[in-house]
Amino acid sequence: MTVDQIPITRFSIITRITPKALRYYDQLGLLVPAAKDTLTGYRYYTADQMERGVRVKTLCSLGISLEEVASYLDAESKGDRCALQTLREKHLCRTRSEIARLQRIEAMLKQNDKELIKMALSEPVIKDVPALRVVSKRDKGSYGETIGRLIGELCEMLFRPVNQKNLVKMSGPVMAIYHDQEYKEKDADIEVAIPITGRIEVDEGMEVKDLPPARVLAVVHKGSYDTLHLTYKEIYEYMIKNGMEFAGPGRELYLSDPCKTAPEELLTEMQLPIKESQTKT
Amino acid sequence: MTVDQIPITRFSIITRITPKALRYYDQLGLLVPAAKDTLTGYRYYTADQMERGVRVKTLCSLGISLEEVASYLDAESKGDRCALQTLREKHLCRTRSEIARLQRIEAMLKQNDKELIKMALSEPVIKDVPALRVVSKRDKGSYGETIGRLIGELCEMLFRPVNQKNLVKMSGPVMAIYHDQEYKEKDADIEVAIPITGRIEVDEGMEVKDLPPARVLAVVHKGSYDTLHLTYKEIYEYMIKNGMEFAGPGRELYLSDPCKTAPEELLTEMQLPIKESQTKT
DNA sequence: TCCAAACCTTCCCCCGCGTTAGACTGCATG
DNA sequence: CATGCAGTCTAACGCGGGGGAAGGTTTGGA
Repeated sequence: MTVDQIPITRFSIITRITPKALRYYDQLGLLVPAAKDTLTGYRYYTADQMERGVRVKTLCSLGISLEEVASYLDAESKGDRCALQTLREKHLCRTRSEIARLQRIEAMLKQNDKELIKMALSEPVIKDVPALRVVSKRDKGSYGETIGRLIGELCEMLFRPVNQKNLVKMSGPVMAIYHDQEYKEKDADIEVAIPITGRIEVDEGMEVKDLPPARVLAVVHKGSYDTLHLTYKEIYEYMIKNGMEFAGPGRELYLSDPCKTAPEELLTEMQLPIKESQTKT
Repeated sequence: MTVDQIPITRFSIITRITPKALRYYDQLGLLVPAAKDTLTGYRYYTADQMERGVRVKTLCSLGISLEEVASYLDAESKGDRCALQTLREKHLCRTRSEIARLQRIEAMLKQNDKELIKMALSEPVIKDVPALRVVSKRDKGSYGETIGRLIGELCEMLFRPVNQKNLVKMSGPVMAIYHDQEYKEKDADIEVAIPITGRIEVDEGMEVKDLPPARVLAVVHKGSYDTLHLTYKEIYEYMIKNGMEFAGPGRELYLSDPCKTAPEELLTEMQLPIKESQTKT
């Protein structure tokens, strides 16, 4: 065995990467064998490549995508400490949020063990919401991420010195308005609106406007945002049973602060516009 | 809108399941619309199906596979509490082990933040291991799971009254022998062997035999099993540099008890048989 | 009557390979 | 020298859980 002519199965044993994975990495350009017999197509690795091999394996087993592994190793070879730091932090962040998600699931499963999930909710009521002066921003993206981002952007703007000086204040809970005609998960068309008072200076992409008054069917959901769909079903069931009809995009009002409240105590009001013809109870 | 003629987009809004997913569930037979217009192919759902819809959504968002969701709902409709319990526990177990895995990753990422992973290991040494009388069981499967299972089976057998009475004792650490000629992850051919003394009665599939003596290149790895491949690279690198050659399946000796030892303190000895011709240092 | 919205099916795409299938090479043995 | 078999190759399809686009039909409202 020549030192620099390591065939694929041997290299697979050394690095503990399967031959199939090695071929795949070759194809991706992530770990290309030092030599490739042009006649037979046989791959030959060198002792030097073992280092890169184990690095790939290590990073992969941390759950980093191959694409990011490539850029990580790239940064490493360039000695770009800053990029390395960024990539590590990004992945640490992802890992943590995934842990948090799974822990929420674990909690639900344990609770579920005793009894099926129960969420307290008020009975649906019909009410007329008045016109509201709001500042809003509308964007497309995935549900949770987009709402969080838009809220962040709006709040940042509200608390700027220029707006604070003008006595701009939030006059109601943050709300999200869903503009899609169907339910989407990835590319949802979402508007986040915050009721305000005062003269405000806004950024591009934001808008100050009056939300029109509307007759809505409203219900308050208590519990994690992960269980909102349970209440959606209840409210629509109620709507159908009582022969009402949709009349526009639905809103969610976030009555609690998710940073300060335990998930199972979070309050969210859901408002679905219905046709005016419906009698008010 | 008839109560029992809910078209797909409306049903998607009610249940918060995308139309695409609803069609997919229809195809799978998981959530089949109550009516399907034979002419147009339009799907129509009923109010009754909203319940099943939200159950599917809830279970999915807990990370349960669609196949299991189907059997869960099946058991639910049959009132089979036992099966429900089993499925919930299975998923809780999976979720917990996934959390544990991610937490290990988190710990490594944090540690990695200060300095690259360091694992203490002894210098590779050549030694002659004597013949060993062992009880062993060989099976195929994925790496970690198979070893754990085989160890469990062997230990259970060792601690049976009949064997305890015969003064059967473990005379060395548990070891795993890798029989594959290449590195595999899923269908690896693994033998777990425990050195013993005493007259033993074994189950079918287990074997009492003498492992032949061998000259091996050995190294002790300190750290989590997740980082074993780093040391494998080191030992093979040493082997190649010193012109040695493989001569048989490698062994791992588990010197610490993973239940009692912190992952970063675990000791594992790796032994790779080399050709006898190699001089002993 | 016409147009837009709603709905359908079918096909390709994602990741990180595993899994055949079919063909070739290289080495040891009879 | 033929044979066998271990090692290697490429190419194509599959998984899960749908997303996205293309291209066609139907429906409902003005």
